[in-house]
Amino acid sequence: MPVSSEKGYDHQKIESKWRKVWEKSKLFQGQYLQEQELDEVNSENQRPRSEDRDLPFSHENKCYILPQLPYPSGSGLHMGHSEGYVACDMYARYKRMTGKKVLQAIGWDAFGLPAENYAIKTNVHPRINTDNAIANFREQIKSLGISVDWDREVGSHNPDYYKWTQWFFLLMYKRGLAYRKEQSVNWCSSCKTVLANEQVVDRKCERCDTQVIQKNMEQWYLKITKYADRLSKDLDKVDWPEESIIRQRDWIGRSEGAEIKFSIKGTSKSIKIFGTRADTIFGATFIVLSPENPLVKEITSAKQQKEVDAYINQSSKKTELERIRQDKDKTGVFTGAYAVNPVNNREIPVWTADYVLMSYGTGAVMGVPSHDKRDFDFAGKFNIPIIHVVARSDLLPRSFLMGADDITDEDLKKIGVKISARTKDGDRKIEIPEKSLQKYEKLITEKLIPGYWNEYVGAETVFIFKHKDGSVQRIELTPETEKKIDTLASKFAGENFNNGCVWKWLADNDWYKNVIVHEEYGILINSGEFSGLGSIEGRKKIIEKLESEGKAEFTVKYKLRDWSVSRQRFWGAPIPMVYDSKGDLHPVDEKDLPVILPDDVDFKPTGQSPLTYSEKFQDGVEKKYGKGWHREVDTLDTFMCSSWYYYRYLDPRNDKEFASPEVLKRWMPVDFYIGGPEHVTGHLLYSRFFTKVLYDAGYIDFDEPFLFHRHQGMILGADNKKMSKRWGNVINPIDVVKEYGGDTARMYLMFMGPLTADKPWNTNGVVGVRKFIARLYKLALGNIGKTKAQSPVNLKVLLNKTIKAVSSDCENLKFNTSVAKFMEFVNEWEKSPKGLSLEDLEIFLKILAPFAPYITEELFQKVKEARVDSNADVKNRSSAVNEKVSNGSLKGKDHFISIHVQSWPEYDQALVKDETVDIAVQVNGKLRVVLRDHRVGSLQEEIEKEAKEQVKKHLDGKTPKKVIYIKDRLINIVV
RNA sequence: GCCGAGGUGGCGGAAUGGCAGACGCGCGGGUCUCAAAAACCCGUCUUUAGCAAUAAGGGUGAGGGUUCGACUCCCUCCCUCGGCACCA
Repeated sequence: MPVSSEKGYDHQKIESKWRKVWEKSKLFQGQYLQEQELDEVNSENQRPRSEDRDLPFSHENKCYILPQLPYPSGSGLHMGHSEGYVACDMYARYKRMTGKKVLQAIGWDAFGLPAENYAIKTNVHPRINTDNAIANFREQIKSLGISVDWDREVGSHNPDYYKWTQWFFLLMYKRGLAYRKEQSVNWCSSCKTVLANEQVVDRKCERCDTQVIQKNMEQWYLKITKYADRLSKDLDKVDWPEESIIRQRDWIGRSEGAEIKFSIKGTSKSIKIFGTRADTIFGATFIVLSPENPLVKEITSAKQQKEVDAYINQSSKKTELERIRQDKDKTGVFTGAYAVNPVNNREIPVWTADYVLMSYGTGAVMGVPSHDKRDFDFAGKFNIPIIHVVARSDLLPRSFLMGADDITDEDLKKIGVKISARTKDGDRKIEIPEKSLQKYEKLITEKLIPGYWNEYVGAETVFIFKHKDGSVQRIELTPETEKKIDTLASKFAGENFNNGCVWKWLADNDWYKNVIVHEEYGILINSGEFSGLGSIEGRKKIIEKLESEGKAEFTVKYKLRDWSVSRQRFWGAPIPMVYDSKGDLHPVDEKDLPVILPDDVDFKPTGQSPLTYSEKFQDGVEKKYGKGWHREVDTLDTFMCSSWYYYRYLDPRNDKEFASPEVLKRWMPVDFYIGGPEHVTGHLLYSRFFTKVLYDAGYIDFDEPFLFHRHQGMILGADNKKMSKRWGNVINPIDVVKEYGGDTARMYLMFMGPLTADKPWNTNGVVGVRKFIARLYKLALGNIGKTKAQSPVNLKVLLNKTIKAVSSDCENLKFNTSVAKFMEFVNEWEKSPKGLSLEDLEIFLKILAPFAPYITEELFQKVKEARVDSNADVKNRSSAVNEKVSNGSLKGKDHFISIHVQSWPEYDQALVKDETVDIAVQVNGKLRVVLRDHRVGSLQEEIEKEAKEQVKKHLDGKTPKKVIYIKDRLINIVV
């Protein structure tokens, strides 16, 4: 099986050779050192480039490429990550060759729960495990030929890194953005720590899958909510996948609405509700307070006291899960109080129910069952009236004809009334155009059977009662008249009117039910002076009116909550705060950073922070600050470490600043960021928050860190399931690299499909790429021996087309189709007995270089040596390097001309233009014939004549009605 | 329930209004070989007719629409995946 032993192409030998050379010659390094002027080496010597592509540095010319900070887990880099790193690297290599100043770096998100949990299990210090994992990751990254600048490598668990994580915390603290408060938090009883909302997935701990419970605790928070508005709006500034922008916006959950005051009958108290649908206020038939709302206790009547207390008590005991289980089954208790609707003075009952959350809005809502699903369910359960106040703008006044046997369909048709449906009993549902309303009322008045009533629903709901004596009563439905209508209706319908409430009666009619929920773009009905207005306009007018009366104000609310950042764990950056003897908080002085994480800690979880028990940690605190002083013992959420790492890459050894103003200006913001979609509502949000805080504090002059962002898809197992130990379908890139080579692994990862799609791994597919590279190697070696002066025209043309296609694919991250293009070229080349000229071979190697860095370097050096026109110096240097590599004497300062610092080939415009084309001939849009090898730019007459000749039998002797000619592509003859 | 992405051969996928299935895998046949592997060559959406070259028809989740022409644009529905989930 070992393909590596197949004749000719030995990837292990080739790849390990070039890895060594690149590393020793610091091909992709040194930039940082130069920037810091720590190295006197002449940059020409250090980073030799071909021709004059080494453009001076400018902001337009820089390209900061950022692969997502990996979490170095014990099981190593997996295929899913690899795809992101490979894609970044291909882009970086491509950009570098087009003359951009590229910065690509790597680091380690080294703190965190899994390492600590593993440490607990094995009783080995997390630092040891983590450093081992990092060493492993480093090897994996290197084996995939990722061209990062290793001088910039950082690890978040190193004091010179977390010093600045702590600095960021202090910056937040000084700016009033870090604070402590007690509130209900997500608690994982297995990890024994608090979790951020973002770390709770499906109500479970994202790390260990334990059900998360709610617990009241005092915790550190960052006031990210202060930035909610900007975080939401500034998403306009970035080029991210649209769906991710939407997802982050939804997470922030900005919604515009109003706070509206409802006074409480018989008291001077009032309830402030928050709602986005003030337009539906005429439909409010109850108020709901969250059980946690303190107002509940104040307003509850003596009679309801016991019941309400019991309910509050019961709901406080409910876990989050129990509340969810009752999703469909609403619970609640009447408080005995009534609120007064400020728009129509309607008195409506005040309830308390746990479907209203205290943590959002004001902890109180107005219940509008006609236009809100939850209110509808609640009203249904507790028999609360339902008033329809928004109608779809396209629906005419409607009615339902009963007791109207004397009215024929003809009668209705005559006055323009449309029958939209019939019930089983033959009753008719009708639509009444506005202009027919009067005629319709007349018809009803005349022909309705005495003892029946009819109601129609339009801008207002109108009831027409025909008494047994033939007299007619017309009543519009308003809060004032509804009682009267109820009375009449029960008199008329008797037992049939068993709801005893006209609103309920209306809602039970099914066409009414269908429009009961949200209808944003509807027309207000049954809404007094606002009837007839559009929903959005009506909403504005209603709020404005209430505002003028001091009863409402426009408000914006967010779903986003403040970020909980303290963790009762060991393996994280200590929070740089100290408590004095009274328990008051003081920040650690910046010059005393970092607060070192001690190594002498028993990290077994007890629910108390392990640092509580470290003597070393508190050592010297009392001496420095005073008796009774002690350090904060919680550590920071690891997401704080990863919220700013891209700044540290720019200046990783700076011990005065997190990064110098000069390098920040030079490199930021990030031009190209690839990472997983799982970070949209976590890391990406936090990083944007950090950046905005830095901006406000004057450290930077931009307020979005990642201008361009794309997600790599997930690599699934061969069985189409998520790669996981559980399914035994995990593929380790290191195995693939060993067996098939880094070039093959890279190219296959791209070849599998579009970058952003989820794709199953197929080891059989790898073979195809491997064959391609082996074939290329064999072909190229044969070709070099031949040293052709000129490539055959067809190859020359195809080569130029390939350059064009690959260039555009690289710009657009469509690496999958590039790989296909390379294969097509090699297929064609293989068929050509004459082979390629060395010059063209070199060009082909160059465009393949970002994809397959090893094999192209190997072949490029061979071509260089063989090229008759290459200068002796280059040739000598190349051979010298090769020799030094083989005898192991290569030193850092040695250099060679690498393919990876060559300039990207340009294609010849003239050559990519086809001289002949195939023209498709369609008859009635159906393909019939293809005219091969036609001259480019043929006129219609010419083509039409030939086409008609060729498809004669399909024309059936008919004369064409129409001929569509698309130049150089297609002709369609319509008969 | 709501929001988002997607549905194309046996499989991964290509084609963003103009020749559907590029490229690769798999499969079938062949060359080489004592044999096998490797390598290379030919074929491979499907139905019907034909010994065959070939010819005619159908086909991109389903149905409708726009267009000379639709995998591609519009509407309705179905299915899969991801996210959110009492956020008023």
